[in-house]
Amino acid sequence: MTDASVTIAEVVIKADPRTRRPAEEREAQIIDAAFTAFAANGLDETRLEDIARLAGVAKGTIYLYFPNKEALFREMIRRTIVARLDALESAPHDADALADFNRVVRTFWQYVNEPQFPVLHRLVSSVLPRLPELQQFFAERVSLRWQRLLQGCIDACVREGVFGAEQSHDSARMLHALMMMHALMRANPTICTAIGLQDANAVMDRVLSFFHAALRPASKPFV
Amino acid sequence: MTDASVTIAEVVIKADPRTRRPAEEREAQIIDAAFTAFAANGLDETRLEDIARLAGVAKGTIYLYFPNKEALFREMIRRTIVARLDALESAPHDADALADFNRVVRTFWQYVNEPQFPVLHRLVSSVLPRLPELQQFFAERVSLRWQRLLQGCIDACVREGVFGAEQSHDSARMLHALMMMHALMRANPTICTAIGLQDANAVMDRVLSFFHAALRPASKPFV
DNA sequence: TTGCCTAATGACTGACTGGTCAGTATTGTA
DNA sequence: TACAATACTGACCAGTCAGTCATTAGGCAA
Repeated sequence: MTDASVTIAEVVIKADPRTRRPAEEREAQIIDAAFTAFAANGLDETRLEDIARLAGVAKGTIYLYFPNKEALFREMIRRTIVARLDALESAPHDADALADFNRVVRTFWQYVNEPQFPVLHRLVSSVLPRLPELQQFFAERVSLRWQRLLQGCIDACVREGVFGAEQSHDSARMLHALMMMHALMRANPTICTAIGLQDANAVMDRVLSFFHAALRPASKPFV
Repeated sequence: MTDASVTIAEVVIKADPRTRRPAEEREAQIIDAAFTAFAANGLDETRLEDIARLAGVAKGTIYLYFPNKEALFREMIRRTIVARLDALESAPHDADALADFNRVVRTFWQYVNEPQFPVLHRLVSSVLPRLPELQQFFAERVSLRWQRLLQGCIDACVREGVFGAEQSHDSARMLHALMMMHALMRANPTICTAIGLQDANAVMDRVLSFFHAALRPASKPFV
């Protein structure tokens, strides 16, 4: 196999390697380096040597914090996802149903448009047959969680008559699918040049506009 | 690293290995075996030994037909996609705009619901950073091609007044995203239990129903 | 039947890398 | 300052596997 590994921007941690650090700080260093390296080359094509160099530690040090490469990978995925989600969880609920819906939609859109998301998505889906428990985690913490959240807001809107009831049973999954795919398209301009080049807000507007059209009550014509 | 390779159903080609075959037949044997093996274990975790055994040839034989593992992978992806698409291309156009739209939608749905599709999708996306030209091929031959095809039918429906014009500019991409995601969900029941267990036609109906709701002309209420 | 051609084979090689561990440097403590 | 505890290092080992090539044997022409 030829060497086709993608060269990663080498931001080697410069701190004196021999200096002791708190365990958490070292772990975070390694996790960050692992994200960068795995993102560039995937699980199998990433050498532990590379991660070590990026983290500014020796290879052996990694084994003081993680039992093996696969465990490091799993932990990197888990923490990166959790960190992203936690960062978004703060905004308070809104009493107005439509405003609350908009808040959740915006938050989800922000989540899937962070640069980490498409990387995580690709990494997770590429190792699904090997790490099914990771898929489980991803499904629970991301897909299903957001779908439930969206469904709740949509139901509230239906109760208030903002959305028509005809399509509401499937609508959360539809909106979820639309936003996810559009975010992935934006991250992969090759797949869809039309979307890849556009501003995130503009894309969001078009998705939402389509969604509102589908859920507009039968009586009210779409404006 | 522990051995976490997925065991693949071993349907070893039984023909006398020493018997000479036409070059094309041998190539096809190897491509088929490669699909099975790569589908089960991905590019890196698949051993050329495994492919050779599945194909009923020796490892060295593979190198008579393909220069290296990566080239075999690329060629396997390319041929499998082309074969699927060619098989679907036969149905004739329909004069009625809505009927033609339905034909194209059904064909695309059939394509993404064949068992090969999610496998190809996963394999391609997992090696994107390494094989960008493969992404290009996938985008051209699959994503953009279908989106253009769908857009054409939708435009015709708009001209005939079957669909309202308000959402039509983005609608092909929306429908494409919805069908693709739903097909992938069906293939990955963990991600979405609600869809994973359902009949393909039932899922298609729900997606189409949502799509029609979004595109219903403002004057006609949704039924 | 003989003998050539070459498809096919599979043992072998050499590079690579995940994981180990004996040794070293640093820090805290008495 | 001496010592203990331990974070850290990196050379090393053992296993793996892509790719090679000397050898084997099937097919075919004469």
